[in-house]
Amino acid sequence: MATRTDAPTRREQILKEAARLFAERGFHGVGVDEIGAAVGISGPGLYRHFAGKDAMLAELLVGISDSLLTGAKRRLAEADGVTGSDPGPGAVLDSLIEGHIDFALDDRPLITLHDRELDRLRDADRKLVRQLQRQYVELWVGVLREVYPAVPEPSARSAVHSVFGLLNSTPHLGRPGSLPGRAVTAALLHRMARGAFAAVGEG
Amino acid sequence: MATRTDAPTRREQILKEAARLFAERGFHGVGVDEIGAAVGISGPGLYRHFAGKDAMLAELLVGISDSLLTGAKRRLAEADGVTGSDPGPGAVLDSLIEGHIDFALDDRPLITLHDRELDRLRDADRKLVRQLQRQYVELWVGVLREVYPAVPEPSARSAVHSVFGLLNSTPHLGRPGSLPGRAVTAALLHRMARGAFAAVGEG
DNA sequence: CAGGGCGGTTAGCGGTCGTTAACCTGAAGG
DNA sequence: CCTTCAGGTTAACGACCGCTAACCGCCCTG
Repeated sequence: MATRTDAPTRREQILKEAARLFAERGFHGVGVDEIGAAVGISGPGLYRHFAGKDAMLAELLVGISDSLLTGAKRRLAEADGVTGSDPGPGAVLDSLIEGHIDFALDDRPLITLHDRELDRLRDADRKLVRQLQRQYVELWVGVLREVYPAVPEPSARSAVHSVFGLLNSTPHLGRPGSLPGRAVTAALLHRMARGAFAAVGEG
Repeated sequence: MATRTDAPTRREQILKEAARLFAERGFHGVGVDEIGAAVGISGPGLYRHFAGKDAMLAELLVGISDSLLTGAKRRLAEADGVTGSDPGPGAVLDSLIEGHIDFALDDRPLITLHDRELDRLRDADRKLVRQLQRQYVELWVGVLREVYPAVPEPSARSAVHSVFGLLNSTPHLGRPGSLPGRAVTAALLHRMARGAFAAVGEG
């Protein structure tokens, strides 16, 4: 449970650069030599750390999905855990939105990969990722229907997917420097997400 | 201005299948033999219709961007053109949203390609596509700021990009059959888009 | 100080890919 | 009836890619 704030291990360097390159040019558009060059070693040296190119993508996608789900579960538990002072479902929804926005703003390449290169995985890995993604969606759907009980489940699920589309649009918002500031962007996205959900709930 | 309701020409068949395959497996993940097989000819026969694989992608992406922009301009002109009975900026915004939703629901592969494979284009084509996309965005921004004049331009632009993310999420909403019906989905997306914009405007 | 293994290197193999070359066929036109 | 040509075919080439093989040096440890 330590290892953070340490210098990044070589595996982590590789994963980070691979994520960036995959997001920029697509999984098939990046050669192993380029990934190696991005971390200062060249080509086949990567195979001391990963079984192959596929394994890097698999670890990235499983990691993203797992991290999103774990974070959401934690936020849900924190909300339910505070005995006595129930924050209300609206606050839980806000917390989920906030967590997703943090992820979308801080790990743009991963967000990009997450819904783009899933089909390049081996069957077992793809099933795992899809299962994690589905759990994440269902968790949001549950919270959303606590806030807006009148919304039928299929609509809620569609709404959640659409809001993910909205929040995951950060890669299109220009380079990290051209934004009006991270906090401002986060607040804007948050309000839009709530507004989109509200429009569903008040139907 | 005829040619529609005719049998699709071979070029059109190829473009349609290529779009589907590119969207499913990525530009680099599809071989020319597969594209050929999808239209009943095999491999190099495609070169009787296109200069190369890149040319197919270019024609697809330019076509999408141009079609989106042209449709939006037409809707804007229709609104401004009705002398006397100005429909109001809100109705124009609704019309833009409706047009984009139609596109997202009817041409899912193209929507997918549109923000995914842009970097695979030659410089000249990429610049053209980006220019068309930019015009499309600015057109939306203008209309949005008529509806919500208090929204500063950078926020409006971010909001437009985010709503595109929302509307373009249709590929994630399950296969075309599993949806609650096209009209229902379209209405849901429309309300969410308006809700998201309203949340920005009422800030 | 011997040795072992971690983390690199370069060379090269097998397969695939985009593209070209050369050839063929069936239908239209004078 | 001969020609032309659009629209196919198969063969093959050169480039590239993922991956393995073989080798090597450095550091750690007994």
